[in-house]
Amino acid sequence: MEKVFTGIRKMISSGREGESFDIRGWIYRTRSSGSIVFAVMRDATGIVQCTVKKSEVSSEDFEQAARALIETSVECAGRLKADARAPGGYELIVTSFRVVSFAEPFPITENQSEPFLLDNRHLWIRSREQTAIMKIKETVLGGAREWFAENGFCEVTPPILTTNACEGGTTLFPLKYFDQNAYLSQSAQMYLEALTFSLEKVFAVTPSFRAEKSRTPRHLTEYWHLEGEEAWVNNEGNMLIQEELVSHIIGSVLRKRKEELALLKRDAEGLRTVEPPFERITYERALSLLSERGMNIKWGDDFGTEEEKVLTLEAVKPVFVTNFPKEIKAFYMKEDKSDSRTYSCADLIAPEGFGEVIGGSERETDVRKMISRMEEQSIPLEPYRWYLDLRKYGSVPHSGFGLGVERLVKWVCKLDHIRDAVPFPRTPSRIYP
RNA sequence: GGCUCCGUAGUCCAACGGGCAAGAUAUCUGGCUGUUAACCAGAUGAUGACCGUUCGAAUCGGUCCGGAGCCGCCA
Repeated sequence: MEKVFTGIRKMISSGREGESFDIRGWIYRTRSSGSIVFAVMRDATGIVQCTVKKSEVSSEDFEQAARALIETSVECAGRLKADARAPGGYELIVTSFRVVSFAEPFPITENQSEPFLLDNRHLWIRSREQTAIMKIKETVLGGAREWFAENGFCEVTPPILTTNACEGGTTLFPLKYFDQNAYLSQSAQMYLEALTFSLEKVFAVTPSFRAEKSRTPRHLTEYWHLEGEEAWVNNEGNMLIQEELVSHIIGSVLRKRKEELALLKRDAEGLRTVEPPFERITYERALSLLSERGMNIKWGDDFGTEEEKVLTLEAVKPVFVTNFPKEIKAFYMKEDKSDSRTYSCADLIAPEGFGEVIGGSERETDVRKMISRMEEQSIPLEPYRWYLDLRKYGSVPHSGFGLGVERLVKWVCKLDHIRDAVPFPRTPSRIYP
């Protein structure tokens, strides 16, 4: 008969003292003392101390347990026993200890530098912290998909290989596409716009690439982009969607990932207040708030890290900043009806200094306005011919936004650096492992 | 793109107004029947590369390579 293995968490929460269990996993910590070996075992669900006594197992099993280093993979059997001395309150008194594969000395030990850990990222991701972050990220993505599904959005699959040199061609990764020049996508927005003309409300989760040499705690060269696009929705409706979506995601994490948040020492109190509506302030109002606080910033300047930090100093929820001056935003945005110096757009800034998480706007529908802006900024029309076409065949008001998944995870987990929000971070100086 | 800093055992670090490269941890050996990232004793193991200054360079200077932090750009 096939052996049935029990997950460690399930075994412990069963509380069935005296019962025999088979578990399998990896050695997380090990200590030995002559004729007793304590091997703390880890699997995908939890950890438990396995106590291997010389008197309880065969001499061969004992010798293997004594020899096994951290990260050795093991299948073992034993009786569950409550013991205050064991971490977690329970231990397994081992009756059989079978090594699946011995581990060489594990390079990751107590005192480690960031560069070394990043060089060994393929091993570092086994840590409990990294595992907790990945579980939370899974819930962020799952929560988003759940909300989109409940609200009539259709998930679509835009291309990653493109020829559009979006705004600022210098930030794209170029590649050879047979005999043509192509790029890795920086945003699926334009393709999503094309899809709204049939599906009306769409979203996509795709990798996005930025070839900027940005060395900051909130930039990756490859990141996951969650983008939504909605027909018949103006900028205000766009913000309603964003605040509901973000609140739903946070709610899912608070509901399903209490243990992981606790393991990361993330105080969840601030997250609990995240419910619609989020505060909305115009760029102009933000300018005067900043100058009241002694910051020297004038119309047409974009907000930097420091400005975003100051703007959300007292906020507990994310804040929308609307109506940015046209000169600092993209050509495809729609001019604001009440303030023609600005676009109908909004950036969502996370509190506690975590910075911009979403950029969104209502899109321009007037093809002539769009073309004249492109000419002013010397953006070539030819690559965008198909995009301009969208305005010629029954254009409708529409809006959309892009959310940086890792930026959201960074805020939710209160991480120091965005690279921990992704298992294998790509930054200007790292593409290995 | 701009500014700043750092490369010493597998790893984390000390020594740097030039003179025997110290410690911690990991690993190995021995000891220990209840450890809590166990403890005790011993062992193995290192100055990023090249050039220069000097009687003598981890230490001073130059070039290169690698990495980190801050700002800009953004999600």
